[in-house]
Amino acid sequence: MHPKSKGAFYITTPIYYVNDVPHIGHAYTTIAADILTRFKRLEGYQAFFLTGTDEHGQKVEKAAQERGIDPKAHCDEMVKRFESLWQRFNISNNDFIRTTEVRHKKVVQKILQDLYDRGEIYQDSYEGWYCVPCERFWTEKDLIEGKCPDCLREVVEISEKNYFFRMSKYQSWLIEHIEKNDRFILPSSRRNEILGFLQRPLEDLCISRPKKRLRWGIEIPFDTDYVTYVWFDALINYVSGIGYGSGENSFSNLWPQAIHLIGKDILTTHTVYWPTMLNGIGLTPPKMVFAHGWWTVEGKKMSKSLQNVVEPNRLIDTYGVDAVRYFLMREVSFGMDGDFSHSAMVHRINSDLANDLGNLFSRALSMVIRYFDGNIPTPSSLKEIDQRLQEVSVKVLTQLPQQMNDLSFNKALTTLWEIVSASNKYVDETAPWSLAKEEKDQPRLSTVLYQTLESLRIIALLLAPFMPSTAEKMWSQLGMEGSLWEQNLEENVKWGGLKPGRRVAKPTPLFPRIDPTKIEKGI
RNA sequence: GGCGGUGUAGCUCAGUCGGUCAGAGCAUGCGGCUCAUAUCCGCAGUGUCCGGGGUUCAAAUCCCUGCACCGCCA
Repeated sequence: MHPKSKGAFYITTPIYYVNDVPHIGHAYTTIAADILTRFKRLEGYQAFFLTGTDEHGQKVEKAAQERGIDPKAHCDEMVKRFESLWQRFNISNNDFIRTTEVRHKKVVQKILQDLYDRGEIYQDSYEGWYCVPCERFWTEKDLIEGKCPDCLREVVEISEKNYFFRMSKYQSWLIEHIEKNDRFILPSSRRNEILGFLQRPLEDLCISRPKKRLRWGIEIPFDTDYVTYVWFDALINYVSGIGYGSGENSFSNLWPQAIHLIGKDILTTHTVYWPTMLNGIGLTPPKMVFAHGWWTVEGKKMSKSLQNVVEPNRLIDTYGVDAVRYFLMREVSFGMDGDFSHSAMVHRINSDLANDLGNLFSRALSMVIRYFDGNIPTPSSLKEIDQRLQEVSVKVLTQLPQQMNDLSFNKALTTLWEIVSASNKYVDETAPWSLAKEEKDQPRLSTVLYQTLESLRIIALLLAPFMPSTAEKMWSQLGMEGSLWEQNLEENVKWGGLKPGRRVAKPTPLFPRIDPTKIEKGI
């Protein structure tokens, strides 16, 4: 733990289904989690970030079968697509959990056995209709014209013995928990939805699948004819991934601070199944479950049939990692649906990144090189206008932490950009190019450029969670020593951290402007 | 069908407790600067706050109602 740690933080993404092709939605959740984690670390928290893959279930079994290989071998291959994408996106996860790992299976089985021993799991027969592609049971009245209400494909009638978790008995406890904790489910519209859902009787949860139907899963420890239902298996990653049951302190430190970031499509599993499961094994629910929205593409829903699935690797190739990270966080407020379009992307890059931030950086460094031979000047006495610039940073710093706690990433970026705008305006109003013409104005010129560079240093620090490599680049070109990541927001954001006398680098454009017409053709 | 939500500038949206709340950004137009990636800065707009009714000294805000759209559940 960091010597000055303010405490623990535990941030997760869902574990992604290994058969999926990674798309913008996966990237979105993971980038958001990364940004929150990096921000918390800069604030001095010990923040642990877990992501991973969900590898069991019928679709994986079937895909492996079709390829004529072992399911595990299939997974080993598929999981690389996620791992390499996260590497490209500069994702700073502390661990990566796979549900096929021994450490995970052991925890799932331990939990199953524990619940079974205490009568929380019982056997019963189940009759219903089963949709093979969706791997879901439906009751008679769920069906739409005799077909799966989800995918409208044929269902088969099945009657079989299965194991059930007594989820229903936790219903009133769960309602009370949600009502007492208004930040447990966010945004609040999702909280309302779940409270509405819970007004109807909650049923027990079927947590087994007979091996005759599905072999690729975690074997039920007390009945080897069955494997575990994939959701029951998958949700447990959040505790198996930080050593539940190992007796280590890290688990008990981290778990109470858990924040799950999820897409709105998996709200029920995370806010109904999962908390009741946790209660069943004597653990508290996660501190927060935040459901974000979905991305449409050029106004249309993403789908394979429309062939408009946005491939994150291709986005990185076209726009660069940090620009994509920025766009996804800046364009829509977390929790709302958003639309991805190339014109919006190019627009954000050109106006926010190239014109506002990049150009500010460029003009500031250029003047230091031109007027001071690249040496950071020593400021002299401050005028009111210089003070006002400082005050903007102070104000931003008081607002950012709260906005980040609320996962209002777009607000945080808007707030941060107030320093960018104020700095551009400051340069304009102080007109250093005019000061440079008169020898007597040298002290004033020194102050003005120092103030501008110092604003940029603070911008770099606060921007780091969002755009890590851009921030590092700014940091080193500003002549700062040491790693940006060893900074602490409380101490190092204070005005005056920039060292006079150190040399700045010749600026290279942080974000080259993009010709919109080229993108239209190229994509 | 039940529950919840949304409707504000050309676009995307912010508007907390009813009282400088008619706002921001982008887009558009005009002007200024020349350090900078043709970038930056300033100024200027345009509004049936979805329609109708009500409460109030006062409503974008609260209540009723109609319409449209969205989400969850069925």
